[in-house]
Amino acid sequence: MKVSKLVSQRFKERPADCVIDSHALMVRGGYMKYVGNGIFSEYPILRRVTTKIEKIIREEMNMIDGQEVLFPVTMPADLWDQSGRYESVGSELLRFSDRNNSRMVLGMTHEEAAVHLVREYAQSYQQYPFMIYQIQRKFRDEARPRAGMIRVREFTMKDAYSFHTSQEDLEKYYDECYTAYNRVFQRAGVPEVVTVASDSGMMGGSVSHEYMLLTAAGEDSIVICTDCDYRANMEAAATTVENISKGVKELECIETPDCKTIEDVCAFLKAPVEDSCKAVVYQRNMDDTYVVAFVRGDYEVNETKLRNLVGEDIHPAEITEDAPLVAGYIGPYGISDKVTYFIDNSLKGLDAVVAGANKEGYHYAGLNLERDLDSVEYVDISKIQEGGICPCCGKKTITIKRGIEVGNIFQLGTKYTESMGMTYTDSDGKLKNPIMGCYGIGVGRLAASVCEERHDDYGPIWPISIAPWEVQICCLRPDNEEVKAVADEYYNKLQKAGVEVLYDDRKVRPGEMFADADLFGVPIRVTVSPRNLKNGCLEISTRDKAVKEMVPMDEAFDFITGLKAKLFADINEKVEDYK
RNA sequence: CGGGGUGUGGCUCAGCUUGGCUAGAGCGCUUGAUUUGGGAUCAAGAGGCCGCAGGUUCGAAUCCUGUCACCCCGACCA
Repeated sequence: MKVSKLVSQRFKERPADCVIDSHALMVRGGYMKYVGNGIFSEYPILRRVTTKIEKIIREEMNMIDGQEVLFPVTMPADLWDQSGRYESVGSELLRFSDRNNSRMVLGMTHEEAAVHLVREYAQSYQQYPFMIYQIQRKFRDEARPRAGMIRVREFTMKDAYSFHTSQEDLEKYYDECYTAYNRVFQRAGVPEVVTVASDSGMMGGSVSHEYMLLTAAGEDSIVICTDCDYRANMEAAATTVENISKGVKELECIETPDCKTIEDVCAFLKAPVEDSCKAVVYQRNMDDTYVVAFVRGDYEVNETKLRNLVGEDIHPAEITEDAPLVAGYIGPYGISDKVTYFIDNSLKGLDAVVAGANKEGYHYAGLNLERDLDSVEYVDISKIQEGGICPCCGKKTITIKRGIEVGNIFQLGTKYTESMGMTYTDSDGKLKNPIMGCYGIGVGRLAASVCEERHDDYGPIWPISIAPWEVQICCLRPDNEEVKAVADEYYNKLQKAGVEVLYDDRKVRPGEMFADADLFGVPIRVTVSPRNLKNGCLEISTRDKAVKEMVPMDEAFDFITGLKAKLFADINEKVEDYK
């Protein structure tokens, strides 16, 4: 490809609305163009990157006996009625009507379509297991798209669905898929992707993992143990807290005027925040009844855990005048029996805590939960903290990092096969529901995440396996016939040898050419210039600056192909570990 | 859905408070000349009914009302 004809517009200045670097660079570099809120087109440069990612995914899915299919983007609502999700899913599902006024939906995930496709086919246990997958556009009407391609409404996703006749078989395949995913990310040149245990959310099912690319721009908090292999999404990480006995005190009710926050109260009573009990109030979405979470003053509520415990959706409360709660003075002792409350593990073992007295202007000090309450049940509803106790090895080795979810795998169970009436006849002659697993990778998000993780001030630094091109030739003086002849020659020679080459043949000044080359992020750069030719050399460098050499002309071709092979080898070296 | 902000050539923005005549700058684009190893210089050009709709006024990018869109924080999220 010649740059002179490349459909791509590049900008010198950082676009105003870009918050994260990858977004800014991908807009500046002519990778993508904004169309509407959370909707983008891909220019050829980005399309080449995503095509390569898709190819890697395809190969790995085929390797674990996946069969590629294609589901429709639009589906009759009837199909989603069958699983019950037409009702249960929120406004992320785009619902609309066609010309006949039939209810339709835009596919945001394809469990329904997958079950529909194979429901009549797979009637005998002998046909199992099998896996089908597709790489296709999805639309999710996100409340708030952000960060360029990281969080969008329309995107390309690989989604796979496996069907099994036993939990053991699902687990076996799940492990294969787990490995295949590691291979995908390794091959895409981002070994920083780690797996974490996750909360299954609305997908249902029990076991699930997320693949997180660790990067500061990430949206999720990842809990990592520095001592053992424990890794989990903050949402799913179990919290344990050790409290040291400080001696029991007498319960006393103290006037605490204008102390509405736990910091106020503790400062007023000169008590450490670790010896206080904080109330965080929520309401059930269904009927607005109150749910109170009590956690140690210096801890925060993990809403996902609380939501799972409550068993239905909740939202932060607005405490009204007639509520059975006294805002700012809520405590577990003497709380109204009209509200549900939960006491977090972080309060276990505290001998004397400060807590609201459920009376305007008063707090208790010296509250001992086990002594003063009729009964206490401790549950896990708080967020684990930096330096916290690892749920796996028990050491205080927890560190928290940010990550972007680029893939996930779920053990779905029979949620969809049951609701949609998919059955097979087992060897014992009985009708059973197949057990499903599902597995997703966001293609565009992965591309953007790699850019976010691999860039400098001047542009992306693509791993060669997903780079838009492998080699870029910068012809500094195309008006010089000798220079142009050499550049042309290498362009043709390399292409014939199967190397993907981007050839900058434009009559622009070197500064602009190099700046653009940095934005293209092509891993190997060959600079042809009068200066280099005078020395009988080509300058060969890598985008990551690891290599920068003047190579004699007669060695240059081999040097380039050798460098390409080496860059691929560096990436693929560890892929074999995942088998 | 709550809070904050922004809409002016392809891009980045100024002008708006205090209304005034053909609406500006830089980048980019076109043509020519000089230049050529990290986004050049000079000259000449093209391109905008100032998000949209009303209103106030002799006169609106500027003031008022409404509306739409987008961005950021939060909520939500497979």
